[in-house]
Amino acid sequence: MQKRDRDPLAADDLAGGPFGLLWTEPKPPTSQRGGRGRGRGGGLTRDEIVAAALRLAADAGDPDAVSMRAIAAELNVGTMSLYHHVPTKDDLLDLMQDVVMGELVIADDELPGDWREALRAISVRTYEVYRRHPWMVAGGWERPTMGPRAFAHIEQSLSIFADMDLPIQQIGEILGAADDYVIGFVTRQLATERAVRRYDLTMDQYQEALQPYVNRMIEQGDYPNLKRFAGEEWRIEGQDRFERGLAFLLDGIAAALAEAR
Amino acid sequence: MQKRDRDPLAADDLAGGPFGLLWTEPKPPTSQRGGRGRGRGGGLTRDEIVAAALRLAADAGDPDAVSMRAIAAELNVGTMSLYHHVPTKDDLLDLMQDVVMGELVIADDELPGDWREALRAISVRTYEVYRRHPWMVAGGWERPTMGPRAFAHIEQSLSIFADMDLPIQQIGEILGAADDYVIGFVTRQLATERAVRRYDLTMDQYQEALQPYVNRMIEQGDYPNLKRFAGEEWRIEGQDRFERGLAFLLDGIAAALAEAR
DNA sequence: GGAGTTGTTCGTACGGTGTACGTCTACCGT
DNA sequence: ACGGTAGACGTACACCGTACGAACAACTCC
Repeated sequence: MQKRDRDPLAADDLAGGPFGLLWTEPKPPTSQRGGRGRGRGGGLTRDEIVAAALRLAADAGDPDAVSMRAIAAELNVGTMSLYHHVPTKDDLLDLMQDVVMGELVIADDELPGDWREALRAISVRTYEVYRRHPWMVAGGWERPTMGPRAFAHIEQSLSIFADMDLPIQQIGEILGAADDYVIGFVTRQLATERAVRRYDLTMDQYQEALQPYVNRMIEQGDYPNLKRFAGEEWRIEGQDRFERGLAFLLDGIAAALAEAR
Repeated sequence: MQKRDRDPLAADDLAGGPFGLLWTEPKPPTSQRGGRGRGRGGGLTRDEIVAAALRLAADAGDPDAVSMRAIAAELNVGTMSLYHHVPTKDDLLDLMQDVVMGELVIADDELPGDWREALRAISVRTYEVYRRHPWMVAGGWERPTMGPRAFAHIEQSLSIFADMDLPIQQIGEILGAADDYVIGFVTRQLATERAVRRYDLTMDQYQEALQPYVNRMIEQGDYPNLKRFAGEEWRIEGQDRFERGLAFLLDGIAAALAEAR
C-alpha cells in the first residue's frame, strides 16, 4: 500500500488539516437513481461503499477479504468508481473504523454510576466489539480514530470521571492504560487464533500438538522453571483471563486514586 | 498472502506437529562457497536470509520493506532461492521474531530479585525491543512465538515467581496481563506515529493540526466533558505514560498477591 | 432546443506482492 | 566416469492499490 500523492497546499487541507478531509466535508448524498449506468448522480454513495466493505470484512473473518476490487464486485460497480467517493483505501478503513466506534458507546442507562464499574463496562464492550471486528486490530490503525463516533466514545469515557475533578492528564493516563490493555489482549488472542487457522486445526488440536513439542523442548534444554510446570494442564483461556487482567489494572487505578485523595 | 498448501500427513508434521517444522529440524549449514552460482552447496543459509530480512526491516522502519524480492536482492540471489531454506514468508517472519525474542532476555545479574521490579524490568525491556522492531507488531504475529529464544524468555519470566509457590494458572494470568498491556501500548503508539507519517508531518505539526479540528468538533457537537478540557494542553506522551500504566497494573497484581497470602 | 459544463463511471495499465512449477548446474558417492 | 541430487533460478500466475484518461448522462445557460 503506497502513499498517495497529496498536495499539501490543497484548499481542503488548509481548511481542516489532515483531519478535515474525511469528516468535515462529507460528499453530499447524490440523488439516488435506479440504474448504475454512467453519467451524473449514479447512486453510488460513500455510505454504501462503507457498508459493503464492512459486510465483506464481517463475512470472511479475514481482513484481507476487503479489497477494493472485492468491494466493487459486491456493489456491481467498476473498481475505480469507488475512488470518487473515497480518496484512498486507508481512508476507507478509517470510515469503517468510525462506524465500529459507534458500537463502543454504551446506552446511557446501562452505564454504571461508579467509575470503576463504568470503566469495566466500557472495556468489556471494547473487547467484544474488537472481537466482532477482527480486521480493526489487524488492518487499519493508520490513524487514531477521530471521526464523529469516536468523539462520542471519548466523551462517554470522560464522563465517568466527571464528578471527580481529576486533571485531564491523569484521566488520559487511566483511559489510555485501559485501552492499551484491551487492544493488547485482543491482538494476542487473535494472533493465537490465526496461528491455529494457519494449520487448519481446531483450538483443541492445537493444544494437543503443542504439548509434546513443549515437552521435547524442555527435555533437551535447560528450563528448570518450565519443567516445574511441565506436567500440569496449561490452558489458553479466553474472556476469563481478560477479566482477570482487567481487574488487576482497575485495582491498581483505584489504589492510585485513593492515595491521591 | 495466501495460505500455502501443506500436506497434513507429511512426515515432518507427524514428527513434531506444526511446531517441529521450523525449530526442531534446522537445515544443516551447507558448506560455504565463494560464488553463488548454480549447483550444490551454494552458500546460501537460512541464517543469512533471516539476518538480511532483519537488516531490511530495521533500515526502513516500514514492515512492508521486507519482501522476498527485496531480501533476495540484498543477498544477490534469485528470489526463489530463498524458498529452499524457508517454507513460507510467514515462517520467515517467525524466524525473525525468534531472533528478536532473544533480545528480551535480561542478563541474569541485571534481573532484580524482587518479583515486582523484575516484572517491571522485563516489561520495560519488552517495550524497548518492540519499539526497536516495529515490524514485529504490525507484521508477523501469525504464531505465538515458540522458538528456542522464546522459551528462554518464558523461562526467565517464570523464574521471577519461582520462590512464591503460585499455581501456574495464576502466573500465566499475571505474565499474560503484562504482555497484553505492553503490546497494546506499543501497537497504539506505533499507530499514532504511522498516522503522522502518512501526512508527512512531524509529531508537533500533527498536534498543531489536531487542536483546531478538535475544537471545531466540540463546537458543533454536544460534548460537555470534552469541552471542559478543551482549553488545556493535551499531549500525546511516550514512555512516560507507558510507565504510569504499567505501575497501575503492577500495583493491582501486588494487591492480589498480598490478599491471597 | 442546442451547446457547453460538470459530475460520475469505468477500462486499461503499471508496479508491486507471495509463490507454484520446472529447469538447470555443479558437486557427491559410487 | 557417470548418474543422482541438492540447491539456485527464470518464468508465470493471481492478486493487490491506484494513476490516468476516455466515455457518458444529467444539469445549466443561451
